[in-house]
Amino acid sequence: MWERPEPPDRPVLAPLSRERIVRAAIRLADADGLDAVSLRKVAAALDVGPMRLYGYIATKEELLDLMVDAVHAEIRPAGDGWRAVLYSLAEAIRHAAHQHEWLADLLGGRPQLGPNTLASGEAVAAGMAGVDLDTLVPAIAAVNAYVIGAVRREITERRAERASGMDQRQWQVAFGPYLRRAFATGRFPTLATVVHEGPHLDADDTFRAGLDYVLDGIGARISH
Amino acid sequence: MWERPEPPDRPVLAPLSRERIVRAAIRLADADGLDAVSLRKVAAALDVGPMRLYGYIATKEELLDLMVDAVHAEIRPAGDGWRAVLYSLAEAIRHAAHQHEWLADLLGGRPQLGPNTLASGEAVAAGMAGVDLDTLVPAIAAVNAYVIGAVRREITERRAERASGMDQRQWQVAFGPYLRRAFATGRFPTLATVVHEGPHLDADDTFRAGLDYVLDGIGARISH
DNA sequence: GTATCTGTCGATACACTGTATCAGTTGCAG
DNA sequence: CTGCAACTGATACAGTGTATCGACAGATAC
Repeated sequence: MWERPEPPDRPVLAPLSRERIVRAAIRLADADGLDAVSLRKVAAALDVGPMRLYGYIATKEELLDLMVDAVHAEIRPAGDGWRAVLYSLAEAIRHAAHQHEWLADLLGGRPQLGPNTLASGEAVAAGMAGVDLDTLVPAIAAVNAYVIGAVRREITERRAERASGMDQRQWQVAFGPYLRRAFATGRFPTLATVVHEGPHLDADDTFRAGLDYVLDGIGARISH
Repeated sequence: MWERPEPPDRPVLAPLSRERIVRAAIRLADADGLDAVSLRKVAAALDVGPMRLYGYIATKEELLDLMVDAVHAEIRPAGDGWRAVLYSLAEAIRHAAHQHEWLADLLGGRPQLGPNTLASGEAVAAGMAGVDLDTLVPAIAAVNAYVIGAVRREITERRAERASGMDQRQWQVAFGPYLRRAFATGRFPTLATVVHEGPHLDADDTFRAGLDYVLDGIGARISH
Protein backbone atom coordinates (compact mmCIF):
# COMPACT_ATOMS: atom_id res chain seq x y z
CA MET A 1 0.00 0.00 0.00
CA TRP A 2 2.84 2.35 0.83
CA GLU A 3 4.10 1.87 -2.63
CA ARG A 4 0.79 2.40 -4.28
CA PRO A 5 0.47 6.08 -5.15
CA GLU A 6 -2.54 8.14 -4.33
CA PRO A 7 -5.00 8.41 -7.16
CA PRO A 8 -3.94 11.26 -9.41
CA ASP A 9 -6.03 14.37 -9.18
CA ARG A 10 -8.73 13.07 -11.42
CA PRO A 11 -9.56 15.85 -13.85
CA VAL A 12 -12.76 17.39 -12.65
CA LEU A 13 -14.78 15.36 -15.04
CA ALA A 14 -16.21 17.92 -17.39
CA PRO A 15 -19.90 18.45 -16.80
CA LEU A 16 -21.66 17.39 -19.93
CA SER A 17 -25.00 18.07 -21.49
CA ARG A 18 -26.70 17.54 -24.78
CA GLU A 19 -26.40 21.25 -25.37
CA ARG A 20 -22.66 21.38 -24.81
CA ILE A 21 -22.19 18.39 -27.09
CA VAL A 22 -24.29 19.92 -29.83
CA ARG A 23 -22.52 23.25 -29.54
CA ALA A 24 -19.15 21.58 -29.86
CA ALA A 25 -20.32 19.62 -32.88
CA ILE A 26 -21.64 22.76 -34.54
CA ARG A 27 -18.37 24.54 -33.91
CA LEU A 28 -16.50 21.73 -35.61
CA ALA A 29 -18.89 21.62 -38.54
CA ASP A 30 -18.76 25.38 -39.01
CA ALA A 31 -14.99 25.32 -39.06
CA ASP A 32 -14.22 22.28 -41.17
CA GLY A 33 -17.44 20.91 -42.62
CA LEU A 34 -19.62 17.98 -41.73
CA ASP A 35 -16.86 15.47 -42.33
CA ALA A 36 -14.99 16.96 -39.41
CA VAL A 37 -17.79 15.95 -37.08
CA SER A 38 -16.85 12.57 -35.70
CA LEU A 39 -17.81 11.37 -32.27
CA ARG A 40 -14.16 11.13 -31.39
CA LYS A 41 -13.44 14.71 -32.37
CA VAL A 42 -16.51 16.06 -30.65
CA ALA A 43 -15.55 14.18 -27.53
CA ALA A 44 -11.98 15.42 -27.75
CA ALA A 45 -13.20 19.00 -28.06
CA LEU A 46 -14.96 18.48 -24.75
CA ASP A 47 -12.00 16.72 -23.07
CA VAL A 48 -13.93 13.53 -22.75
CA GLY A 49 -13.78 9.96 -23.95
CA PRO A 50 -15.80 9.15 -27.04
CA MET A 51 -18.06 6.65 -25.33
CA ARG A 52 -19.14 9.23 -22.83
CA LEU A 53 -21.30 10.81 -25.51
CA TYR A 54 -23.50 7.75 -25.71
CA GLY A 55 -25.04 8.69 -22.42
CA TYR A 56 -26.53 11.72 -24.13
CA ILE A 57 -27.12 10.60 -27.68
CA ALA A 58 -27.94 7.16 -28.95
CA THR A 59 -26.35 7.46 -32.34
CA LYS A 60 -24.49 9.86 -34.53
CA GLU A 61 -27.54 10.55 -36.63
CA GLU A 62 -29.26 11.76 -33.49
CA LEU A 63 -26.46 14.22 -32.98
CA LEU A 64 -26.94 15.54 -36.50
CA ASP A 65 -30.67 15.88 -35.88
CA LEU A 66 -29.93 17.84 -32.74
CA MET A 67 -27.59 20.12 -34.65
CA VAL A 68 -30.28 20.88 -37.21
CA ASP A 69 -32.82 21.57 -34.52
CA ALA A 70 -30.39 23.82 -32.66
CA VAL A 71 -29.95 25.97 -35.74
CA HIS A 72 -33.72 26.20 -36.10
CA ALA A 73 -33.70 28.19 -32.90
CA GLU A 74 -32.73 31.19 -34.99
CA ILE A 75 -35.32 30.60 -37.66
CA ARG A 76 -38.32 32.57 -36.49
CA PRO A 77 -40.20 33.90 -39.48
CA ALA A 78 -42.23 37.03 -38.88
CA GLY A 79 -44.03 39.69 -40.83
CA ASP A 80 -47.47 40.85 -41.78
CA GLY A 81 -49.46 38.70 -44.11
CA TRP A 82 -48.83 35.29 -45.59
CA ARG A 83 -46.42 36.53 -48.22
CA ALA A 84 -44.16 38.36 -45.80
CA VAL A 85 -44.13 35.36 -43.51
CA LEU A 86 -43.19 32.89 -46.20
CA TYR A 87 -40.60 35.27 -47.56
CA SER A 88 -39.17 35.68 -44.09
CA LEU A 89 -39.09 31.92 -43.60
CA ALA A 90 -37.16 31.45 -46.81
CA GLU A 91 -34.65 34.17 -46.05
CA ALA A 92 -34.16 32.94 -42.51
CA ILE A 93 -33.33 29.42 -43.66
CA ARG A 94 -31.00 30.75 -46.30
CA HIS A 95 -29.32 33.01 -43.80
CA ALA A 96 -28.82 30.11 -41.42
CA ALA A 97 -27.32 28.03 -44.20
CA HIS A 98 -24.88 30.81 -45.00
CA GLN A 99 -23.61 30.75 -41.46
CA HIS A 100 -23.70 26.96 -41.22
CA GLU A 101 -22.99 25.58 -44.65
CA TRP A 102 -23.32 22.03 -43.43
CA LEU A 103 -27.01 22.73 -42.95
CA ALA A 104 -27.43 22.43 -46.70
CA ASP A 105 -26.25 18.83 -46.49
CA LEU A 106 -28.73 17.95 -43.78
CA LEU A 107 -31.88 19.87 -44.69
CA GLY A 108 -34.62 17.59 -45.85
CA GLY A 109 -32.52 14.52 -45.25
CA ARG A 110 -34.24 13.42 -42.06
CA PRO A 111 -37.64 13.97 -40.47
CA GLN A 112 -37.43 17.11 -38.40
CA LEU A 113 -39.64 17.17 -35.34
CA GLY A 114 -37.46 18.84 -32.72
CA PRO A 115 -38.86 21.60 -30.51
CA ASN A 116 -37.16 24.44 -32.35
CA THR A 117 -38.24 23.13 -35.70
CA LEU A 118 -41.79 22.78 -34.45
CA ALA A 119 -41.60 26.30 -33.06
CA SER A 120 -40.60 27.79 -36.39
CA GLY A 121 -43.38 25.81 -38.01
CA GLU A 122 -45.75 27.24 -35.45
CA ALA A 123 -44.57 30.75 -36.23
CA VAL A 124 -45.22 30.22 -39.92
CA ALA A 125 -48.64 28.73 -39.42
CA ALA A 126 -49.61 31.44 -36.96
CA GLY A 127 -48.41 34.20 -39.24
CA MET A 128 -50.53 32.87 -42.05
CA ALA A 129 -53.76 32.90 -40.10
CA GLY A 130 -56.70 33.46 -42.36
CA VAL A 131 -55.40 31.46 -45.27
CA ASP A 132 -57.52 28.48 -46.15
CA LEU A 133 -55.96 25.31 -44.76
CA ASP A 134 -56.25 23.47 -48.08
CA THR A 135 -54.02 26.14 -49.61
CA LEU A 136 -51.79 26.76 -46.60
CA VAL A 137 -50.47 23.25 -46.13
CA PRO A 138 -49.20 22.73 -49.67
CA ALA A 139 -48.01 26.34 -49.79
CA ILE A 140 -45.72 25.86 -46.81
CA ALA A 141 -44.56 22.55 -48.20
CA ALA A 142 -43.78 24.15 -51.55
CA VAL A 143 -41.78 27.00 -50.05
CA ASN A 144 -39.89 24.57 -47.86
CA ALA A 145 -39.09 22.34 -50.80
CA TYR A 146 -37.95 25.24 -52.93
CA VAL A 147 -35.73 26.62 -50.20
CA ILE A 148 -34.13 23.28 -49.49
CA GLY A 149 -33.27 22.77 -53.12
CA ALA A 150 -32.18 26.35 -53.78
CA VAL A 151 -29.98 26.54 -50.71
CA ARG A 152 -28.47 23.20 -51.48
CA ARG A 153 -27.47 24.27 -54.94
CA GLU A 154 -26.25 27.64 -53.81
CA ILE A 155 -23.97 26.17 -51.18
CA THR A 156 -22.76 23.53 -53.59
CA GLU A 157 -21.81 26.21 -56.07
CA ARG A 158 -20.13 28.25 -53.40
CA ARG A 159 -18.02 25.28 -52.37
CA ALA A 160 -17.08 24.52 -55.95
CA GLU A 161 -15.97 28.08 -56.48
CA ARG A 162 -13.98 28.08 -53.28
CA ALA A 163 -12.36 24.77 -54.11
CA SER A 164 -11.06 25.96 -57.47
CA GLY A 165 -9.32 29.12 -56.33
CA MET A 166 -10.69 31.95 -54.30
CA ASP A 167 -11.78 33.97 -57.26
CA GLN A 168 -15.44 34.05 -58.05
CA ARG A 169 -15.00 33.38 -61.73
CA GLN A 170 -11.89 31.31 -61.37
CA TRP A 171 -14.48 28.62 -61.57
CA GLN A 172 -14.92 29.40 -65.23
CA VAL A 173 -11.23 28.83 -65.71
CA ALA A 174 -11.42 25.42 -64.09
CA PHE A 175 -14.48 24.14 -65.89
CA GLY A 176 -14.36 26.50 -68.82
CA PRO A 177 -12.16 24.36 -71.04
CA TYR A 178 -14.22 21.27 -70.36
CA LEU A 179 -17.48 23.06 -71.06
CA ARG A 180 -16.09 24.70 -74.15
CA ARG A 181 -15.10 21.32 -75.48
CA ALA A 182 -18.51 19.93 -74.56
CA PHE A 183 -20.26 22.76 -76.36
CA ALA A 184 -17.88 22.43 -79.28
CA THR A 185 -19.28 18.96 -79.95
CA GLY A 186 -22.45 20.64 -81.07
CA ARG A 187 -24.58 18.32 -78.99
CA PHE A 188 -25.88 21.11 -76.76
CA PRO A 189 -26.54 24.03 -79.08
CA THR A 190 -29.41 25.58 -77.17
CA LEU A 191 -27.65 25.21 -73.87
CA ALA A 192 -24.58 26.87 -75.33
CA THR A 193 -26.45 29.95 -76.42
CA VAL A 194 -28.28 30.11 -73.10
CA VAL A 195 -24.99 30.04 -71.23
CA HIS A 196 -23.38 32.60 -73.52
CA GLU A 197 -26.24 34.99 -73.99
CA GLY A 198 -28.33 34.37 -70.90
CA PRO A 199 -28.27 36.58 -67.83
CA HIS A 200 -25.58 36.08 -65.20
CA LEU A 201 -27.55 36.45 -62.02
CA ASP A 202 -25.79 36.41 -58.71
CA ALA A 203 -26.86 34.12 -55.90
CA ASP A 204 -29.15 36.65 -54.23
CA ASP A 205 -31.05 37.46 -57.41
CA THR A 206 -31.40 33.84 -58.41
CA PHE A 207 -32.77 32.86 -55.03
CA ARG A 208 -35.25 35.70 -54.93
CA ALA A 209 -36.39 35.28 -58.50
CA GLY A 210 -37.27 31.65 -57.84
CA LEU A 211 -38.87 32.47 -54.53
CA ASP A 212 -40.99 35.12 -56.24
CA TYR A 213 -42.21 32.54 -58.71
CA VAL A 214 -43.33 30.28 -55.91
CA LEU A 215 -44.97 33.07 -53.94
CA ASP A 216 -46.67 34.45 -57.03
CA GLY A 217 -48.11 31.04 -57.75
CA ILE A 218 -49.37 30.74 -54.19
CA GLY A 219 -50.78 34.24 -54.38
CA ALA A 220 -52.75 33.35 -57.47
CA ARG A 221 -54.37 30.50 -55.58
CA ILE A 222 -55.12 32.55 -52.50
CA SER A 223 -56.79 35.42 -54.29
CA HIS A 224 -58.14 32.88 -56.75
CA MET B 1 12.17 -26.23 -63.04
CA TRP B 2 10.38 -29.60 -62.89
CA GLU B 3 9.42 -28.82 -59.38
CA ARG B 4 8.19 -25.34 -60.11
CA PRO B 5 4.51 -25.61 -60.94
CA GLU B 6 2.94 -23.95 -63.89
CA PRO B 7 1.32 -20.64 -63.17
CA PRO B 8 -2.23 -21.28 -62.07
CA ASP B 9 -4.91 -20.55 -64.62
CA ARG B 10 -5.01 -16.87 -63.98
CA PRO B 11 -8.69 -15.94 -63.80
CA VAL B 12 -9.49 -14.25 -67.07
CA LEU B 13 -9.16 -10.85 -65.56
CA ALA B 14 -12.60 -9.38 -65.79
CA PRO B 15 -12.79 -6.69 -68.43
CA LEU B 16 -13.61 -3.48 -66.69
CA SER B 17 -15.00 -0.17 -67.71
CA ARG B 18 -16.38 2.90 -66.09
CA GLU B 19 -19.78 1.82 -67.25
CA ARG B 20 -19.60 -1.62 -65.65
CA ILE B 21 -18.36 -0.09 -62.42
CA VAL B 22 -21.14 2.47 -62.33
CA ARG B 23 -23.76 -0.14 -63.13
CA ALA B 24 -22.55 -2.32 -60.29
CA ALA B 25 -22.56 0.61 -57.91
CA ILE B 26 -26.10 1.54 -58.92
CA ARG B 27 -27.24 -2.03 -58.40
CA LEU B 28 -25.82 -1.98 -54.90
CA ALA B 29 -27.33 1.39 -54.09
CA ASP B 30 -30.74 0.39 -55.42
CA ALA B 31 -30.73 -2.73 -53.32
CA ASP B 32 -29.34 -1.52 -50.02
CA GLY B 33 -28.98 2.24 -50.12
CA LEU B 34 -26.03 4.53 -50.59
CA ASP B 35 -24.27 3.25 -47.50
CA ALA B 36 -23.93 -0.11 -49.21
CA VAL B 37 -21.80 1.48 -51.90
CA SER B 38 -18.23 1.07 -50.80
CA LEU B 39 -15.33 0.68 -53.17
CA ARG B 40 -14.64 -2.72 -51.68
CA LYS B 41 -18.18 -3.93 -52.26
CA VAL B 42 -18.37 -2.55 -55.76
CA ALA B 43 -15.07 -4.22 -56.58
CA ALA B 44 -16.24 -7.48 -55.04
CA ALA B 45 -19.39 -7.37 -57.15
CA LEU B 46 -17.14 -7.26 -60.19
CA ASP B 47 -14.76 -9.99 -58.94
CA VAL B 48 -11.92 -7.56 -58.75
CA GLY B 49 -9.57 -6.08 -56.17
CA PRO B 50 -10.61 -2.73 -54.72
CA MET B 51 -7.56 -0.85 -55.98
CA ARG B 52 -8.34 -1.85 -59.52
CA LEU B 53 -11.14 0.71 -59.55
CA TYR B 54 -8.70 3.55 -59.18
CA GLY B 55 -7.69 3.09 -62.76
CA TYR B 56 -11.16 4.20 -63.77
CA ILE B 57 -12.17 6.64 -61.06
CA ALA B 58 -9.97 8.93 -59.05
CA THR B 59 -12.08 9.06 -55.94
CA LYS B 60 -15.30 7.76 -54.50
CA GLU B 61 -17.02 11.08 -55.03
CA GLU B 62 -16.31 10.74 -58.72
CA LEU B 63 -18.09 7.41 -58.69
CA LEU B 64 -21.13 9.03 -57.09
CA ASP B 65 -21.06 11.78 -59.71
CA LEU B 66 -20.97 9.14 -62.41
CA MET B 67 -23.94 7.38 -60.85
CA VAL B 68 -25.97 10.57 -60.87
CA ASP B 69 -25.08 11.26 -64.46
CA ALA B 70 -25.92 7.71 -65.47
CA VAL B 71 -29.43 8.10 -64.06
CA HIS B 72 -29.81 11.34 -65.98
CA ALA B 73 -29.70 9.27 -69.14
CA GLU B 74 -33.37 8.51 -68.51
CA ILE B 75 -34.33 12.08 -67.80
CA ARG B 76 -35.32 13.49 -71.17
CA PRO B 77 -38.07 16.02 -70.69
CA ALA B 78 -40.35 16.51 -73.65
CA GLY B 79 -43.65 18.12 -74.50
CA ASP B 80 -45.15 21.09 -76.26
CA GLY B 81 -44.62 24.46 -74.73
CA TRP B 82 -42.59 25.62 -71.78
CA ARG B 83 -45.06 24.44 -69.19
CA ALA B 84 -45.27 20.90 -70.49
CA VAL B 85 -41.49 20.71 -70.70
CA LEU B 86 -40.91 21.90 -67.15
CA TYR B 87 -43.66 19.63 -65.89
CA SER B 88 -42.11 16.73 -67.72
CA LEU B 89 -38.69 17.56 -66.30
CA ALA B 90 -40.06 17.57 -62.78
CA GLU B 91 -41.91 14.30 -63.18
CA ALA B 92 -38.95 12.64 -64.84
CA ILE B 93 -36.65 13.52 -61.97
CA ARG B 94 -39.21 12.38 -59.44
CA HIS B 95 -39.73 9.15 -61.33
CA ALA B 96 -36.00 8.51 -61.38
CA ALA B 97 -35.79 9.16 -57.66
CA HIS B 98 -38.56 6.65 -57.04
CA GLN B 99 -36.57 3.97 -58.80
CA HIS B 100 -33.27 5.05 -57.28
CA GLU B 101 -34.00 6.44 -53.85
CA TRP B 102 -30.35 7.23 -53.25
CA LEU B 103 -30.67 9.87 -55.93
CA ALA B 104 -32.48 12.04 -53.40
CA ASP B 105 -29.35 12.03 -51.24
CA LEU B 106 -27.12 13.12 -54.09
CA LEU B 107 -29.23 15.61 -56.05
CA GLY B 108 -27.96 19.12 -55.70
CA GLY B 109 -25.08 18.00 -53.54
CA ARG B 110 -22.39 18.33 -56.22
CA PRO B 111 -21.97 20.27 -59.44
CA GLN B 112 -23.45 18.21 -62.24
CA LEU B 113 -21.83 18.66 -65.61
CA GLY B 114 -21.80 15.13 -67.00
CA PRO B 115 -22.88 14.47 -70.59
CA ASN B 116 -26.26 13.03 -69.68
CA THR B 117 -27.01 15.87 -67.31
CA LEU B 118 -26.03 18.39 -69.96
CA ALA B 119 -28.21 16.53 -72.46
CA SER B 120 -31.28 16.78 -70.27
CA GLY B 121 -30.49 20.45 -69.74
CA GLU B 122 -30.29 20.85 -73.49
CA ALA B 123 -33.66 19.13 -73.92
CA VAL B 124 -35.24 21.53 -71.44
CA ALA B 125 -33.71 24.62 -72.98
CA ALA B 126 -34.62 23.50 -76.47
CA GLY B 127 -38.18 22.71 -75.48
CA MET B 128 -38.61 26.17 -74.07
CA ALA B 129 -37.55 27.96 -77.21
CA GLY B 130 -39.25 31.29 -77.51
CA VAL B 131 -39.19 32.13 -73.84
CA ASP B 132 -37.16 35.21 -73.00
CA LEU B 133 -33.76 34.22 -71.65
CA ASP B 134 -34.06 36.52 -68.66
CA THR B 135 -37.10 34.55 -67.60
CA LEU B 136 -36.00 31.13 -68.78
CA VAL B 137 -32.81 30.86 -66.76
CA PRO B 138 -34.30 31.56 -63.35
CA ALA B 139 -37.39 29.54 -64.26
CA ILE B 140 -35.37 26.40 -64.90
CA ALA B 141 -33.36 27.05 -61.77
CA ALA B 142 -36.53 27.45 -59.73
CA VAL B 143 -38.11 24.25 -60.98
CA ASN B 144 -34.88 22.39 -60.39
CA ALA B 145 -34.62 23.72 -56.86
CA TYR B 146 -38.21 22.87 -56.07
CA VAL B 147 -37.89 19.35 -57.42
CA ILE B 148 -34.70 18.68 -55.52
CA GLY B 149 -36.26 19.76 -52.25
CA ALA B 150 -39.60 18.10 -52.83
CA VAL B 151 -38.11 14.80 -53.88
CA ARG B 152 -35.72 14.88 -50.98
CA ARG B 153 -38.51 15.31 -48.51
CA GLU B 154 -40.73 12.77 -50.16
CA ILE B 155 -38.06 10.09 -50.10
CA THR B 156 -37.16 10.95 -46.54
CA GLU B 157 -40.78 10.49 -45.50
CA ARG B 158 -41.02 7.26 -47.40
CA ARG B 159 -37.99 5.92 -45.60
CA ALA B 160 -39.29 6.99 -42.22
CA GLU B 161 -42.59 5.25 -42.87
CA ARG B 162 -40.85 2.11 -44.03
CA ALA B 163 -38.54 2.12 -41.02
CA SER B 164 -41.41 2.23 -38.54
CA GLY B 165 -43.45 -0.66 -39.87
CA MET B 166 -44.74 -1.24 -43.33
CA ASP B 167 -48.04 0.46 -42.77
CA GLN B 168 -48.54 3.84 -44.30
CA ARG B 169 -49.91 5.42 -41.17
CA GLN B 170 -48.04 3.26 -38.75
CA TRP B 171 -45.85 6.31 -38.75
CA GLN B 172 -48.50 8.13 -36.82
CA VAL B 173 -48.30 5.43 -34.19
CA ALA B 174 -44.56 5.81 -33.87
CA PHE B 175 -44.42 9.57 -33.67
CA GLY B 176 -48.00 10.14 -32.60
CA PRO B 177 -47.40 9.93 -28.86
CA TYR B 178 -44.44 12.26 -29.04
CA LEU B 179 -46.32 14.76 -31.16
CA ARG B 180 -49.40 14.53 -28.98
CA ARG B 181 -47.28 15.32 -25.95
CA ALA B 182 -45.61 18.17 -27.82
CA PHE B 183 -48.94 19.60 -28.82
CA ALA B 184 -50.28 19.08 -25.31
CA THR B 185 -47.72 21.58 -24.01
CA GLY B 186 -49.75 24.26 -25.75
CA ARG B 187 -46.66 25.76 -27.34
CA PHE B 188 -47.77 24.96 -30.86
CA PRO B 189 -51.50 25.73 -30.94
CA THR B 190 -51.75 26.79 -34.57
CA LEU B 191 -49.62 23.90 -35.75
CA ALA B 192 -51.82 21.52 -33.79
CA THR B 193 -55.00 22.66 -35.47
CA VAL B 194 -53.32 22.62 -38.87
CA VAL B 195 -52.23 19.03 -38.35
CA HIS B 196 -55.63 17.97 -37.04
CA GLU B 197 -57.89 19.85 -39.38
CA GLY B 198 -55.68 20.37 -42.40
CA PRO B 199 -55.85 18.24 -45.52
CA HIS B 200 -53.99 14.94 -45.66
CA LEU B 201 -52.56 15.02 -49.14
CA ASP B 202 -50.72 12.02 -50.48
CA ALA B 203 -47.27 12.33 -51.99
CA ASP B 204 -48.47 12.72 -55.57
CA ASP B 205 -50.89 15.52 -54.75
CA THR B 206 -48.40 17.37 -52.59
CA PHE B 207 -45.74 17.24 -55.25
CA ARG B 208 -48.06 18.40 -58.00
CA ALA B 209 -49.64 21.13 -55.92
CA GLY B 210 -46.24 22.64 -55.20
CA LEU B 211 -45.14 22.22 -58.78
CA ASP B 212 -48.28 23.99 -59.95
CA TYR B 213 -47.48 26.93 -57.70
CA VAL B 214 -44.05 27.25 -59.23
CA LEU B 215 -45.30 26.89 -62.79
CA ASP B 216 -48.15 29.32 -62.20
CA GLY B 217 -45.67 31.86 -60.92
CA ILE B 218 -43.49 31.38 -63.96
CA GLY B 219 -46.52 31.61 -66.21
CA ALA B 220 -47.48 34.94 -64.71
CA ARG B 221 -44.06 36.30 -65.60
CA ILE B 222 -44.11 34.88 -69.11
CA SER B 223 -47.53 36.17 -70.11
CA HIS B 224 -47.18 39.28 -67.99
C1' DG C 1 15.95 -14.76 -78.74
C1' DT C 2 17.28 -12.30 -74.93
C1' DA C 3 17.38 -8.30 -71.94
C1' DT C 4 15.49 -4.22 -70.38
C1' DC C 5 11.93 -1.11 -69.72
C1' DT C 6 7.21 0.29 -68.63
C1' DG C 7 3.15 0.10 -66.78
C1' DT C 8 -0.44 -2.13 -64.49
C1' DC C 9 -2.20 -4.94 -60.60
C1' DG C 10 -3.46 -5.89 -56.26
C1' DA C 11 -1.69 -7.29 -51.36
C1' DT C 12 -0.67 -4.83 -47.60
C1' DA C 13 -0.89 -0.99 -44.64
C1' DC C 14 -2.60 3.29 -42.45
C1' DA C 15 -5.43 6.30 -40.27
C1' DC C 16 -9.91 6.77 -39.18
C1' DT C 17 -14.88 5.78 -38.60
C1' DG C 18 -19.27 4.37 -35.43
C1' DT C 19 -20.34 1.54 -31.90
C1' DA C 20 -20.48 -3.18 -28.62
C1' DT C 21 -18.53 -5.01 -24.84
C1' DC C 22 -17.28 -5.21 -20.23
C1' DA C 23 -13.83 -4.78 -16.24
C1' DG C 24 -13.33 -1.70 -12.86
C1' DT C 25 -14.27 2.25 -10.24
C1' DT C 26 -17.44 5.45 -8.11
C1' DG C 27 -20.89 7.04 -5.27
C1' DC C 28 -24.98 5.89 -3.01
C1' DA C 29 -28.59 3.00 -0.17
C1' DG C 30 -29.13 0.33 3.55
C1' DC D 1 -19.25 -0.15 6.82
C1' DT D 2 -21.02 -3.11 3.30
C1' DG D 3 -23.36 -4.36 -1.02
C1' DC D 4 -25.23 -2.86 -4.96
C1' DA D 5 -26.15 -0.35 -9.01
C1' DA D 6 -24.77 2.85 -12.19
C1' DC D 7 -21.49 4.91 -14.91
C1' DT D 8 -17.03 5.39 -17.25
C1' DG D 9 -13.92 4.75 -20.54
C1' DA D 10 -10.16 1.31 -22.40
C1' DT D 11 -10.27 -1.99 -25.60
C1' DA D 12 -11.93 -4.22 -29.57
C1' DC D 13 -14.23 -5.00 -34.04
C1' DA D 14 -15.62 -4.58 -38.51
C1' DG D 15 -15.62 -1.50 -41.79
C1' DT D 16 -14.17 2.80 -44.56
C1' DG D 17 -11.21 5.51 -48.44
C1' DT D 18 -6.93 5.56 -50.23
C1' DA D 19 -1.19 5.59 -50.40
C1' DT D 20 2.44 2.71 -51.13
C1' DC D 21 5.14 -0.44 -53.51
C1' DG D 22 6.87 -5.25 -54.74
C1' DA D 23 6.02 -8.23 -58.40
C1' DC D 24 4.75 -9.58 -62.61
C1' DA D 25 2.91 -8.91 -67.53
C1' DG D 26 3.53 -7.27 -72.05
C1' DA D 27 6.04 -4.27 -75.10
C1' DT D 28 10.36 -2.62 -76.86
C1' DA D 29 15.28 -2.64 -78.05
C1' DC D 30 19.17 -4.96 -79.33
